[in-house]
Parts: sequence; C-alpha cells; structure tokens
Amino acid sequence: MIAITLPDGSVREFENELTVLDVAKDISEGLARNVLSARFNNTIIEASAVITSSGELKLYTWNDDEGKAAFWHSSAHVLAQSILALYPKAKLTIGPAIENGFYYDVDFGDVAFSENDLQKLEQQFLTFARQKFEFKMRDSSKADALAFYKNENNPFKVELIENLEDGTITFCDHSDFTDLCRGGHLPNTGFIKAIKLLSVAGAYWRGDEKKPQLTRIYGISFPKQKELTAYLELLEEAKKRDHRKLGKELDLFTFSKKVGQGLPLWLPKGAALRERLENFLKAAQKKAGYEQVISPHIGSKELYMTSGHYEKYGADSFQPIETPHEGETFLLKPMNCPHHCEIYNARQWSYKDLPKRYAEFGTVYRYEQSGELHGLTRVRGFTQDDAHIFCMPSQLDEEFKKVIDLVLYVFSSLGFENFTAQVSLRDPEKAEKYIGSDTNWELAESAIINAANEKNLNYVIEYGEAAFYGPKLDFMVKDALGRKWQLGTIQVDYNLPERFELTYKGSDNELHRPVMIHRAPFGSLERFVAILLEHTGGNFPLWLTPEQVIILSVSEKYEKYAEKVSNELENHEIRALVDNRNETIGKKIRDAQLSKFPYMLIVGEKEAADGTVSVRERKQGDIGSISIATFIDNIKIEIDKTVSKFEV
RNA sequence: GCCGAUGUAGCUCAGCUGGCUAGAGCAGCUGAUUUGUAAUCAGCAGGUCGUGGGUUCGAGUCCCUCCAUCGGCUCCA
Repeated sequence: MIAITLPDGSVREFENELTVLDVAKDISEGLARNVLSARFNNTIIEASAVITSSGELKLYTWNDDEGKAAFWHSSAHVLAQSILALYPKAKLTIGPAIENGFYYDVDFGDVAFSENDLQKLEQQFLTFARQKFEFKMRDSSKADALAFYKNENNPFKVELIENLEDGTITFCDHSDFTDLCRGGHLPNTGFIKAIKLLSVAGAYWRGDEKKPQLTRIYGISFPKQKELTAYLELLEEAKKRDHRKLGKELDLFTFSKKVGQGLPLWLPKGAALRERLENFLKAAQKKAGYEQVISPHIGSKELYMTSGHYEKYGADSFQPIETPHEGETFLLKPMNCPHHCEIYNARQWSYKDLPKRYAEFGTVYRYEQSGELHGLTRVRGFTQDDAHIFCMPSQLDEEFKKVIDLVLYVFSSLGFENFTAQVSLRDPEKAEKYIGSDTNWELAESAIINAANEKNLNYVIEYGEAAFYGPKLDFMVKDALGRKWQLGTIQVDYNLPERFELTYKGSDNELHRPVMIHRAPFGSLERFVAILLEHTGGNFPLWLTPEQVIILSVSEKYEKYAEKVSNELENHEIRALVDNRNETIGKKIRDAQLSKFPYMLIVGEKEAADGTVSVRERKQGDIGSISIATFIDNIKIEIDKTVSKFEV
C-alpha cells in the first residue's frame, strides 16, 4: 500500500507502485495533461518517475515556478540536441533554466557562431520537439560517465563529473541524445510548442575570466505559441521604457564621444529633476540629524593608501594625477568615505557628540571596464547621495535601523515596491579579497542581520557580494527588462575607523574607536533616475516631473491670455510652459501628450472671456473647464499628495 | 577587458548581389493659414554614409584597424 499525501493534506492510497502521472490522473485528467514536474519528499522528480513508497507529493504545472523550471530545463536539453545535430563538433557544457527561459553554454571550437545562425537552430529544435521524445533518467557510475565524455573528447563535462561523488551521477536521455543531468524534466519534448532563441553571448567557463570563453545561447520556450507571442510583445513594450531612449526623448541627459564614454551630461530638465530629488532627500536627512559636508573631487594618493582603496583598485582606476612637484600625486575621488573620515578627524570628539552623520552629494569617478558601461546605470562619473555615520558600537543597531527607515521612506515615496533586500556577505572561499579582522567582520555581519530582522525585512543572503571593507545591506530594483540593479545600500564598517585612527573620548576618559555606517538611499543619482524612468515610463510623479503644466493657446489671439495663466501658475510655484506656436490645437495636444506633460491647459476665446482654463489630463483626457484659481488649488493639493514627508 | 551584433541628416529608418548628382517621414527654417481636444498646406535647407587604411576602373555596399553603441560574460569600492 502506497499512501500519497497531497499539499492540501489529503491522502490517496494506491495498491501498487505507480508514476507521478498516474497520481495526477487519479485526481483529474485535466491535471494529468498539465503536470510538468513534481516534488516527492523534497526531491524534484520527473512526471514519469515511478513512486515506490509512501510520501508527500506536490505536482507542478506551468503556473508554478518549478513547473516552468522543468519546462525550460527540458528545453535546454532539446537545444543541446539541436546544436549537436547541426554542429557535431560542438562541445556541450551546462544548460540551466533561468528566471525567464534558459541557456546553454557551448564550445563551438573554431566556428564563429552568431545570431544569424539562431533561426536554423530554432527550426531544428521544433523538429525534434514535435517528435515527443520521452525524457528518461538513468544512473551511471562515475567511471562510466567519465569514460563516456572522455570518448566524446569533452573536457568540460569531465571536469564536472570529477567534482561529483560516485553514486550520485545521473544522465537524462531522450531520443538518441544524452546529457549529464540532475533531473527535473517534462514527460516528453512534445510539451514544448514554441521556442525563441533570443541572443548569443560570450560566457566564461565556470564564470572565470581566466578560463576559456564559451558561446552562450539564450532562449525561451512556451507550451503555446500565443504565450511566446505575448512574451515577445512584452519585451517590445519594455524597450519603450528604456531610460536611454526616454532620457533622449525627454531631454534629460546625453552623452558625448568627445567628453568621453560613461560620462553623462545632464541637460537643463534632467539637472532640475535631479536637483528636486536631492532637495527631497536633503529635507529628510535634515530631519534625521544629518549635516551636509563638501569635499573635493581629488585626494592625495596617501589618502587612498590609508583607506586601502589604492592597493585594491589603484591599478585598474583612472591613473594618478601628477603635479609639477616631483613625487606629488593625486587621484580622482572614487568614493567619499576617506574624505569624510578626515572631516571627522578634524577635531576631537566626546561620546556625548556621537553619532555624527556627514552627508554629501559626492561625485566620484571609477574606471569601469568599457564593456560594462550601460546608459546611466553604469557610468564612470556619478554622484552618490552619500553619508557616513560615526557612532559608538552601542549606537550601531539603532543607527542602522534608522537608516533602513530612511531608505524605505525614499523607496515608498517614489513607488519602488518590488525591491529585494539583499544581505551581501563575504565569499568564504576568497578571504584575500577582504581587509580587516574576522572579529570585526563578524560584528558587522551580525549588526546587519539583526537590524534587518528587527525591521522585518524580507531579505536574501548573497555570499561574495560584500564590499572589501565590510558587509552590506543592498536594496535591489529591476529595470524594464528585469535586470537587477543595486540602488540603496547600507554598510557597516569597523575597518576604515581603524585605518584612519578615528577616536572619541568615552565616559571612562579613555579613547575609543567609533563604528562607521556608509549609506546611500538612492545609490547614485544617475542610476536612480535611470530606474525611475524605466518604472514610470517617463510619467514622473507630479512633484518631480520637469514641467507640470503646458498652456496651449488655440490661436495667436489668445497668446497674451496664455502668458497670463502661465504667470499666475508660476506665482504659485507651479512649473508651467506656454505653447504659442503657430500650429493647430490638435497638433499642440499631440506634441504635449508625447512629451508626457501631466496637464494641458487649453485657452481660447471662451476661456479668455471667463478667466478659465480647459483642462486636459495626461491619462484621462479632456476633463472640462474651471477657473484658474480652482485649477491652482487642485494641482497644489495633488502635488502635495504625491510626496510624503519624512517622519522621524 | 572578452564573445557576438550594430553604426547612413537632429530623430526613426530605406539604399538588392559594389555602378549615374545617397532617399523618405518626423524635427528645423521660410511663407500661407488663425485654427477648440492626438499630426493644416506649400517651399527650402540639412549627410566628407562612425574613424583611418586597403581591394577595385569604380566602395554607403567587400577586407583590415580603431572608436562608439547594443545583448551577454567578467567586474562593480
């Protein structure tokens, strides 16, 4: 007797051993048709797997992430089969499912594989998929597995197997294709009805740039053609929200080859937008007890030798600036913390003075690799909304939690609800990447985790993502295409205070070492504006948007009235523009709509006579005529509603 | 930095396998029109086809160098 417990707690009993699909059929035929994969007692198994003992069973369909993973992982197998069919000499490496689709890393040898080759691969893929080959798992001894891939002359698979334990090695077969595989497949290839191979990229073997570079083929597949079409449309829509495109269309920023790559130029509208963001944060920081400081854009080499940045990044950074004095060298500021440490060091402190919170919109320069630059999200010169808090160890928890509040305030004010909190810790296997004692690292790590727990933050832990001087709590937000970017960051640092010999006099009349918190709620103004653009599609909240209102005169006769309305709005600090061009009103409306003005005020004969404006809202369209004064009252209320005040 | 792709007017793009003075729409300028809720009409002007070299009787088109951009990888203080 086999008793299967389902997720709802119900138990089904069967006389003989049976497959997962049999259990599904026992529940309903419809479910059986849709089962893609399953979990039995915490192990992912195939839908075709045979159950021989009692246990808990969860069935996965396309609606489950696990179901999609099985679908895409199986697709990777069919892709690999297709690659070998067309490129018999190619060497397979790994091919996992990812968040949206799957990829396979392949060594094509001397063959230059490009995106033009994807189409025939897709056709081969569909030819195989339609044949409904069943996926079958098979155990293998380590010796047999090694022999198989040595015979195939595939050093990559051999390396993978060498790192596996004998007795745990399995293969997955379908048709005449076989691949080293842990499991989790569809019943057969026929489930895959639609496939799109999206791109080709270089990827280093095992993610190590010193190892050979493979060709990575990205793809996505679906159970229905219609779903693929919808997905591709979604991608097209996302491209319209690309901040590089919107930034150009809305006249916010630009780049110039002559100025240099990765060095953004902020246009008047973009600069004004940025200034509003800065003022917004400054107001909150003032309430939270921060003091603004200012530091220069360069610092002596010695400063960065003290901080440790020179040793860590010196060779890969913008190179030192020489002066007419022999041996005198400066570096472009890659970060503000060393400067702020010296600001702290400018006088002596008592425990009664702490915490000190120094804030600066500090522009820094980092020589990012050319291939890494990306619009405003990855640049070589950018401005951090930086601050450093110097406090007693006993104040650390409280200060850290206050910073979390500030970051959450910034995010919620700007509508970033789908962020991931990430605790970024050391890579335990690469101790040489980090400075400072283990004791200090452990103190810092537990401070972050405690604060995150106390604030009930839902966080993930990522190893190897820490800064070289300390662990971080990072706030990650996705762009239009789903790529994750770090915006806000909070870091605990016991190391720089030691290197800079920071002290305060305690109540015991002894000198003590303060702890330092590095933090930036936006991360950088550049990246923040980029992600904000992609999230809003350029339709900024009213308080932030470059121009809140545009006044459209119906004809030349009403130009003066349009100017009068504009002046009244400006007297109430409402940002307004007048369109008095010699164009039809239809044309002016169209242009204003495309420029994403929140409000259009149309003024003609009737409005000029009554002292009214005809209001057209960005999304709702024509919403009728009201007096100028009423419009001003209404919009002021709305502006206030779109930005909340920071409460301490 | 590495792999792959792309680069034609301010913007979006056309230009077949190399062949007469490189095209269009939008934007711009000039003029007409004085307009009522998403494009009024006409005319004009605008490009050393990313850069430098090469092949050829002839290069936007083919080859190489470099630069920039895009998709990834690596990196991200």
